Amino acid sequence: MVKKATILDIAKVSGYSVSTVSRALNNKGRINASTRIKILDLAKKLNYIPDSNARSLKIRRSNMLGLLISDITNVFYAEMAHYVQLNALEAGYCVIFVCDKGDPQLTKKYMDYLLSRNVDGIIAGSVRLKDNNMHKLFKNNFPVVLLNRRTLKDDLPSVMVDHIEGAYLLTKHLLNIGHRKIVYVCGPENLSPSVDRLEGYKKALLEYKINLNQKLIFHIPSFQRESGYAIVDKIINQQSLPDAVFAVNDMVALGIIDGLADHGLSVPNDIAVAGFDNIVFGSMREIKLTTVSQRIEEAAEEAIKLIVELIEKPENKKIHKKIVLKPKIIIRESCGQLLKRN
Amino acid sequence: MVKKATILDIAKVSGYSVSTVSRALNNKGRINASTRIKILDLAKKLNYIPDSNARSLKIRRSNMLGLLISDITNVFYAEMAHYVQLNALEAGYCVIFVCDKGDPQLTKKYMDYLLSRNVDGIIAGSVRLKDNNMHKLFKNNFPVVLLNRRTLKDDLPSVMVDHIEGAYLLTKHLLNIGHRKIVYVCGPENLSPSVDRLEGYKKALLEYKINLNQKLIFHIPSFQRESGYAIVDKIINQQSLPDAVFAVNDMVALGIIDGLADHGLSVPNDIAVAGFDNIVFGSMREIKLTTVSQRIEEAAEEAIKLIVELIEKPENKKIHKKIVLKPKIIIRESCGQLLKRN
DNA sequence: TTGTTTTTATCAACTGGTTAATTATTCTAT
DNA sequence: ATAGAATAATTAACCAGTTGATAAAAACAA
Repeated sequence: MVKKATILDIAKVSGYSVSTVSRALNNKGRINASTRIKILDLAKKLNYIPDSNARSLKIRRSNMLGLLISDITNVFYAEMAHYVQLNALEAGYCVIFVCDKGDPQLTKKYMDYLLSRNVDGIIAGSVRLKDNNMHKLFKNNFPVVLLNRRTLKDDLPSVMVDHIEGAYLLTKHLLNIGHRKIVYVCGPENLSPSVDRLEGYKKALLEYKINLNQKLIFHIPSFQRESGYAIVDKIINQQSLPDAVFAVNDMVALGIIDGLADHGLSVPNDIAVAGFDNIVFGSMREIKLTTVSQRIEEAAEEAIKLIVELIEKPENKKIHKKIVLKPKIIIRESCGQLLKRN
Repeated sequence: MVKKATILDIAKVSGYSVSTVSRALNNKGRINASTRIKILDLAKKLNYIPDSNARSLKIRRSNMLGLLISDITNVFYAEMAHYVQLNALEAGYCVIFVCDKGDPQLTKKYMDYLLSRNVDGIIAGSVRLKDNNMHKLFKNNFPVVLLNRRTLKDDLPSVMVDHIEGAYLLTKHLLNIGHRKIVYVCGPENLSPSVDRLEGYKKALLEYKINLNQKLIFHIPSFQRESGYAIVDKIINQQSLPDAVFAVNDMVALGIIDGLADHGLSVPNDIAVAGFDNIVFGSMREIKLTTVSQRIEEAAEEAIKLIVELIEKPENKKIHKKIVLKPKIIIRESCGQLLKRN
């Protein structure tokens, strides 16, 4: 860095006015090619680094995005943050991420925080179904893109995998290979992934003409491993063991596998377990978790594209394009093989 | 958001001058308590959100920090980012993270990027031993704190666990419970964790009067799971199997466990495996990895404290306080128990 | 040479705050 | 009542850029 020069410095040294220097640097407006080159050279020589604060103040754009997620230590969100950040950088934006831990008060607090930081848009990966924070923003022409989760009134720009379809495909897979008594472990019910995946589960059962048994649906308070671990007691405390457990996500599935092991039950021999998200640890040999890929890399890319469009093309401010990605089920060994059980 | 009010708006509505409003909001300088309350109320009513660009421009401080890490999808760094972000927020700073993937060119690029974004300081968690980017910055009075890694010339403010001590304690534990032929899987040699942990390993062997066998030291090109998985072939391709493998970090250890399983070797019965970092997945029942905690939560807290001090107390600009945390070894089951083997 | 057009550069206002210097007001003490 | 001190509020400059309006310069035509 040594020492940063300002436009004023360049103006003084070169003899041109500040505005001419600005025009030269941005190559905007009428500028003589030769003076432009002179100024550009000088800028490099003096180590000119534009002051993004001043620039942002004037042009009313910070080139910063906010990323609202619930928990970066959850691998899935870490990956999300990673790809969001990467694509943002590519597009000339930097991202500030905040984790609200699913706490509505924190959501509000961090949302205001992001706004006070003058972000140009917010990518929200942690909305609740009844959340209307983002709606308020969007109504006021503030660029918002939902990533991976939706709200009840489904009228915001969003990018996500088809959760219903993913859960449907996965449940169908479980049914296909012979499982019948399938538990669904449902996450917090105020979050769309929980209910959408439940819907996919139901859809598959219906198709197989299996009556929905409410006793096979278990509820847990978070998407975390601990919740999965804790629910195992209740799952196995029935007349007969279920054939399979479809956990709302991979972290929970891992917790369940742990819990089952503590009860001397092995996966998939005693019971099958599947998850959702395709986090990297699911591929471990000791786990080999069957799951559904959210294709978060593509999702992040689309989300950035979308929000940049909202920011940079005000004429599109009101569109609420919905991008739905096809889920992909990843079959590993945690659910056993065809006819193994029956 | 509805609509943001500016200080000018508040001034107009309240009848006070802009500067009075500013004073009231910041509670700085002489302000009548009652007018202050009036203004604060009005500010809330009008939905005043300070414009950080304008503020930063004026006070020459962005209240933004850069966090340079190698890979956020590595759980350890995700946790680091999380706690850094949390503590930063607490201290009034927001953080922009960038991942350089260990590529020096990217490091430079992102460093410049952070500077052009006017960050007030950089927390560097991805320096290489011979890196001198950060030294250049620090010499120019730019606040820099190294986190978790050091450079060769050890003269920058830094916060990290005592890697040597951690590896020493862990290796001693392995020796204590009877392992003798202990492999060390060393990460990239241009990174301090690799060499420091090697040193701790050596120190413990020396104490136990065991000759250092270079053939037991294996080198891998990254800290990632894949590298651990790939090196297993070579590790087990010797006259006799080693008693234990001490992997440079947990991710690599997980890869090694996978690799061993692929060769029909079970942990810890056939071979013990230990790691370093104490990532959350190490605690899984299927893994139960013995490891060393880096106490990243505390480290992040200290790092923020330190950099904030550098930023806010210019008189301390030249100190290079080094904070060294005591490592804590986490004994689980991946290394077996006392005398199991001998 | 003078007038017109086109190109190039400058002026000055503006972005939304902060703050030193200054002025206005209130309070005390004589 | 009034000077002097203490407190409260205002003025105006400043941060580092951008940009519309305008002036200066160059190019061209009659």
